[in-house]
Amino acid sequence: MGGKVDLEPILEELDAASALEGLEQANTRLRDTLGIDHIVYHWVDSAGDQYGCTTYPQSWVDRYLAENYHRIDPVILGCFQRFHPVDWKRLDWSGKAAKAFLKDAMEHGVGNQGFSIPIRGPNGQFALFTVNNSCDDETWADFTATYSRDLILIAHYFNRKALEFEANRQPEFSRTLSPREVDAMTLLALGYSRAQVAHSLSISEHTLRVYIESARFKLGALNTTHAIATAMSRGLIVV
Amino acid sequence: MGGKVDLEPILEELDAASALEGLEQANTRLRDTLGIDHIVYHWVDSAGDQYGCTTYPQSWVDRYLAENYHRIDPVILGCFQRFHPVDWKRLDWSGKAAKAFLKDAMEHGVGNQGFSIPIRGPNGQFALFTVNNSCDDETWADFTATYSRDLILIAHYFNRKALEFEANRQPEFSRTLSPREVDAMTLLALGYSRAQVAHSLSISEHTLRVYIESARFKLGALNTTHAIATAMSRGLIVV
DNA sequence: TTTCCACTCCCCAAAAATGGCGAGGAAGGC
DNA sequence: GCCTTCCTCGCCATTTTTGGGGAGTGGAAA
Repeated sequence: MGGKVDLEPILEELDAASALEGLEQANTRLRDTLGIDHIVYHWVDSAGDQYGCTTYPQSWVDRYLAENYHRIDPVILGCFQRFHPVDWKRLDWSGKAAKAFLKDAMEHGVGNQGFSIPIRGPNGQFALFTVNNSCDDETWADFTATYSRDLILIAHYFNRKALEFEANRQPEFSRTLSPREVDAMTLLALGYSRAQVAHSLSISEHTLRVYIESARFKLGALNTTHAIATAMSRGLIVV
Repeated sequence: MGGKVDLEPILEELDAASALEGLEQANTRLRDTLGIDHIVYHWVDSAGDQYGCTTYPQSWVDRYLAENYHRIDPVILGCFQRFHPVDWKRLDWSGKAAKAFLKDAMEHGVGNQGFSIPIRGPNGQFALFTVNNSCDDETWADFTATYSRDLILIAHYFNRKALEFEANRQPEFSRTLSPREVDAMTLLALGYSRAQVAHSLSISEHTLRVYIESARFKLGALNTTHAIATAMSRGLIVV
C-alpha cells in the first residue's frame, strides 16, 4: 500500500458492467489493486431483500445471515444514522453483543480495520460499501486519507449499477402517493388521531379514511401502522 | 469552458467550512471556476423546512417558494425516484404544469441546460445539487461528461457539511429500547396486529401491551403509530 | 443489599380504527 | 370525448386499540 494507485480503469469497468457478475469481478479486481483484505458491497432493500457482493469468506457470510447479525452489527447501526463515511474505530463497540460480534468476525477472517460508506437510494434503499484490512492504525489512516474520495465515487458507481440491475428485475415497483395522501400519512406519523388529522386538513373524517385506505392499498399494507412504516422506509413521507 | 479545471481547492474549501456561509462562498467560487450560470444546492428537511444555497436570482427563489413549485418541478419529481445524476433533457417535461413551470423559470433567468444530482441522507433527508447554464446541447454534453465525477463528489461534500451543521442545531436525544420492545415495535411496523405479535413472541397480549406502552413512553410518542414512526426515524428499528 | 429495570401475567370499560355499502364533481392525459 | 386519478362527503356494525387499575419474578447495577 505505498503510493497512490490510479483507480480510473476500475471506475470505467464499473460503469460498463452490464450484469451483477461484472460488479463481482470489479470488486475482486479493486481489492487486489488496493492491496487490502476485503471489500464488501451490501445492499438492503425496503422489502427486506439483501444483495451482497463480497470477498469475505462464505463461512462468515453464512454465519452473519444465520445469526441475524445485521441487528447488532455496529457498522450497520452506526452508518444507518450517518451520512459520513466512517472508520470502524469511531463506531460504538462498547456493548456486550457488539464485542462478541467483533470477536466472531475476526475469527472468520475479517480484518481489524474497516472503513464504511453509507449510500442511500430512492424508496428507502440503503447500501453499505466497506473496505476491510488487517493492519495497524497508522497504515490504515494513511490508506483512508489517500483513497476516501475515490472510495466515495466507487461506492456511488457500485450502487448505481446495483439499482440499475434491480430496476430491470422489478419494474414499476413504486407507486407514488397523491399529495393529500402524503399529508394524511405524514400527520398520522406525527401522532395525530384521525379526528385531529381530518380537522387539520379541513376535511371530513370519512374523506380522510378514503385517503388512508387508498394509501394502504397502494403500499400493499395490512394496516395504518404498516402503511406508515412502509411509506417511511420508501421515503414517500418524511418525519 | 475549455480544458478541465482543477477543482481540488474547492473540495478542500468545502471540507474546511465551519458554517453555512462557507458553503455559500464555495458555491459562488465554484460557479465562477466552472464558468457556468448557476449552481444550486437545495435541501428538503424532515419538517418541510428548506435550505437553499443558490446563485439563482432572489426573484426566482421567491416565486418558486410562493408557487410551491417543488410539487410540479420535474427536476425534483424525477430525481426523487432516481439515484443517477440526471441531465434535465432526460426528464419528463410533457405535462402542462411542467411546461408552464419551465417557461416561468427561463423568464427568471434560469438557463436552459441543467444537470442535477440527487443525494440522500439519514431519516429521509433529500437534497439536490444542480448546475445550470445557457448553452447548446453539445457544449453542455461536453461539460457534464468532463465534470460529472467531480460534481458527484462536490455534491457529496456539500451535503455532508449541510448535515453536519444541522446536527449541531439539533443534538441527539437517544434513549434505547429494550430488546423485547424492539421486537414488538418491529413486528408492529411489519403490519401484524397485537394478537399476532403476541403470538409471534410467545407472550400474552397484555405483556405485549406493556412493551408497547413502555416504548411509547420512552419515545415520547402519542400513540403506537407515532412510536413506530419515531423509532424508525431514529434508526432504533429497521424495517 | 437494596434498588433499579426488564419481563411476565390479568380484568374492565371507553375510545379509536376498520370494513363495507355508496355517490358526485373537477382536472388532466390519450 | 372518454377515461383515469384525485378530492370530497355520509352511515352502521364490528374489531382493535388504549387507558386505568394491580402483582410477582429474576438479574444487574449501585
